Amino acid sequence: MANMRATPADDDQPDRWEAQLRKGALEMAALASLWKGRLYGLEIIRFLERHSRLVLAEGTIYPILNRLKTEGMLTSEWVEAEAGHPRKYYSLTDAGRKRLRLMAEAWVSFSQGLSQLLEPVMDTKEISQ
Amino acid sequence: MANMRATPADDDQPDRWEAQLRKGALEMAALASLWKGRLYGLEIIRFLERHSRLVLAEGTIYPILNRLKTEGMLTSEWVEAEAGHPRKYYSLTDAGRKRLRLMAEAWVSFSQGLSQLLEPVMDTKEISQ
DNA sequence: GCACTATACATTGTTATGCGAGGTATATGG
DNA sequence: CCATATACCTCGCATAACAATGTATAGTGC
Repeated sequence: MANMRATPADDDQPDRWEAQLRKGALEMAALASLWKGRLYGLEIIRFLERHSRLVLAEGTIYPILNRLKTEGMLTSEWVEAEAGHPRKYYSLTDAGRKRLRLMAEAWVSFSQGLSQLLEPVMDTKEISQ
Repeated sequence: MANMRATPADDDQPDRWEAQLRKGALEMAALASLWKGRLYGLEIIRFLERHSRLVLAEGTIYPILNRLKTEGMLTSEWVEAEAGHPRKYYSLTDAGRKRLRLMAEAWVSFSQGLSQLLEPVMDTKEISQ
């Protein structure tokens, strides 16, 4: 019983498009979370939640990590925890760091382009309200 | 392994993830392009190409416009051109303006979150290379 | 040693959507 | 009329996020 969106009329739920907004940036975010050192799956989710506004489901992060690993952007190693299930720690490879730098560059450029586009909108907001 | 991409080695095609990066921002961009006045379909594409870094296909923009129109975010009117095919001009409704302001806000917040995440990466870039 | 709980990794199916490819309508020029 | 240019529209495929669900490991209470 997940979605069940009734009210088609004045449906201004920000969630809908905000979710779309994030698409595609997740891969970059996952790489970025590993910049300072290795983390394991669930830890990455928590890291992103704290250091940005991204909230990923487990069903989201593991496919991303596998994808990135397949592409050689990161490596993984099993590490036994003091208690509970062993953890799979992910680390950036050199290729991963390189890629992340490129992505970061593109992100800045892309984000500046959009900001420029939104400038008139933001201006109006400050004035009119 | 459904990919069939040749050169698996140092394959750093920016296109692949850059395309993903943009996902979800297109709706906002389409609304933003109409902020200063009405435009028709192909004109929106050209506008975004010039005022940001977004390049949309026709098969992308028309579904978006129809979606936004269905949601009451914009209206359309046929206008005969001096020559050639008549044009369908799109204009923002009040709801569209309101939505765009909200989206712009969310965008800024989202983009700041990601920028924060990327700060260490960008720092390294300046220093090491 | 058996339930119960917590932690962690993994997969499957649904849904949304960008976009390439192809199609239609209107007008102009040779 | 046929080629070309402009403009709008639609179908289908591939991709990707994510909810739901399942499995493995280990600690706790009894």
